[in-house]
Amino acid sequence: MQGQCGMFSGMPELPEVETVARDLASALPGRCITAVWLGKTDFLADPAALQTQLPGCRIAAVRRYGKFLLLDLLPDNGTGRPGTLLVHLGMTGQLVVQPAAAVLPPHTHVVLTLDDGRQLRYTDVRRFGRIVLVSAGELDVSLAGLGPDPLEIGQAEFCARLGRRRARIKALLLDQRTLRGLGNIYADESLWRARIHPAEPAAQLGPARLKRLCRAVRQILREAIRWRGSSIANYRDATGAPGAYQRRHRVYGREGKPCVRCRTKIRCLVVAGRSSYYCPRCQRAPKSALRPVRRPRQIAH
DNA sequence: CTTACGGCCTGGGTGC
DNA sequence: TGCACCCAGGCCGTAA
Repeated sequence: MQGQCGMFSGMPELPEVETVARDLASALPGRCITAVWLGKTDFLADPAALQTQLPGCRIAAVRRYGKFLLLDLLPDNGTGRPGTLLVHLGMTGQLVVQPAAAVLPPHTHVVLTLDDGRQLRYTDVRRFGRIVLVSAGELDVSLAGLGPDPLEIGQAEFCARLGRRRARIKALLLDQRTLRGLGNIYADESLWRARIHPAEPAAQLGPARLKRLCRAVRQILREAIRWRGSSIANYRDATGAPGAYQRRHRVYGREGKPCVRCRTKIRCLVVAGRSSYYCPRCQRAPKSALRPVRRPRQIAH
């Protein structure tokens, strides 16, 4: 099972989406959408709705919710309905503001022309992203089920949500129902900082290590936001520029390289179906964590 | 109910 | 030069 990790690419997670949201929040509010152009539409829930309902809408605000970008829209001339454009960048999605005259990059599938001569463009090689227009009343339903934002909760709630779970800690960090916004990169970086093995059951951590993990998650996310996210392959901010946090990764994508704390070679193993990079010395695994979970057999009588 | 896992979507990069 | 395969994250179905 070990060393079986293949290519790593890295997707937009909380820090990347936060960076894009901040960029868009300084560029879009007040702008009106004047035209919509669509390329491939198989990743759109309702292409016709975008085509008919977006023109005439004014962008009121841009927010991040977990890994989602939320563009709040207000009708500008009576033809549009108040709502929110929900954008998930998937693995390779990019949302960039460009002058309308700029060359359209390949794999651009949604172009919203704005009333200032610029365009908001969605480019996505894999089309694993999603764009959905929801009415004001539907927004809560669309976002229901996502856990709290790790930057908005304290240690108490963090421990309460994780402390009694038997699943592996890495699986829980990746589960958007537990916490919203973490992905593979920042889960691994957080576990390394907190010196916790990715395959350890959460319930086994205890309060002290859970608090350490909570603190690590917050520190890692804040640091990554400060460096404008990680660009490994596709991620770009809303101006088209890459982030810089990939240069500060301590474990992610560093298999075989020395741990910056203890010089032990970083290893990779599959946990929760994802490549998980960790230091085998700093992040010791209890033997129980590496064996497949078994249940007591039913005794026939 | 909780957890684990396999499959599906797509296509660039990799390795043969 | 070609080409089969791997893998990413979210989601869903299934099994224990």
